[in-house]
Amino acid sequence: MDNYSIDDIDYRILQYIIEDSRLTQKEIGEKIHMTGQAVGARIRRMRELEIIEGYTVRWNPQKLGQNIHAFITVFLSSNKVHPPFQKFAQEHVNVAELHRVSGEGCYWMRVYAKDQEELSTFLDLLLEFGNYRVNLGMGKLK
Amino acid sequence: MDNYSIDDIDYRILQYIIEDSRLTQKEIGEKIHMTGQAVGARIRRMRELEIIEGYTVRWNPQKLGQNIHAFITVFLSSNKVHPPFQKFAQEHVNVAELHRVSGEGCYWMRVYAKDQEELSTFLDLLLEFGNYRVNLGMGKLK
DNA sequence: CGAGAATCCTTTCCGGGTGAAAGCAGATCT
DNA sequence: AGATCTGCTTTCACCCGGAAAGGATTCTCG
Repeated sequence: MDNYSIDDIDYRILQYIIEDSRLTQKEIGEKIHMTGQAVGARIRRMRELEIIEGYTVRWNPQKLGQNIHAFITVFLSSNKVHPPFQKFAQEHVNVAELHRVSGEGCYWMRVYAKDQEELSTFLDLLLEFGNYRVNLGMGKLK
Repeated sequence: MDNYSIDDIDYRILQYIIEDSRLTQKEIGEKIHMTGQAVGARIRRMRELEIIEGYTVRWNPQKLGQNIHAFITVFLSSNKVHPPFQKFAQEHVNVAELHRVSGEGCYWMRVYAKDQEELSTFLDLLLEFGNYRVNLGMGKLK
């Protein structure tokens, strides 16, 4: 693979910025005994290698009225519906994350919705493509 | 709930920083016709309301040698094992995310592992607490 | 209605973080 | 040994972020 080029120092820096990407390079540098500039150069390199893909925030869906957090496994009914399903899921605002997973015609996705009704509406649309199994998130532990 | 205090401008700002949290306040301000300082004040407020929980980074597990991405649903065998299971999952490095989900004794978790062997070792430990269903991620689509 | 308060914006200003450039030290190769 | 490469430190200029002050608009209550 192409994971040859990261060393232990890079890895420690990455842990710090996964935890809090607004730590300054200088602060990280103090933890690992380096100047901020050296840390900055390593971070830049990890971005170029696409180990770091981008910067984002952790946000709270509930505080935005997204009270439903559903983990859905989808079983497509035929091979023909893969393309339209992918398009559907990628464009639908309720779908926060989508993966191809092992198993016949299987996808996994994370869905946020305002309430049960919005989820129902979504599931109705989903039925066009195949069956599904839903698990509702009841609390994040990690 | 307590989602009364976010307006449409806040929401747009949030979309921008979810997409890229390193956009400057000034850049965001230009998009929505505001000064950077005003944007900064709104972001600060969203942090105080804990709508924004923290800053982090999107990273690529594969480039770090984490070639296995598993979605695991866990069915605990008895009520007694909830506490030890939670402790186990929270402390185990392979577990990247953990949620309580609907259903009897159910949890959902995201697990990264270097290879099949590391996953097997993990699953062996998991068996101590109950049964599980594993789906392996084959490609992220969204 | 009108005065005061509250809210939220803009302007101004300072501290300091970021990234570029240059210089240096240690490792590697011939 | 000499050349080269890599990765660190130092220095420096730019500009971002946050605080403070001032102004416009809306809200509140006598």
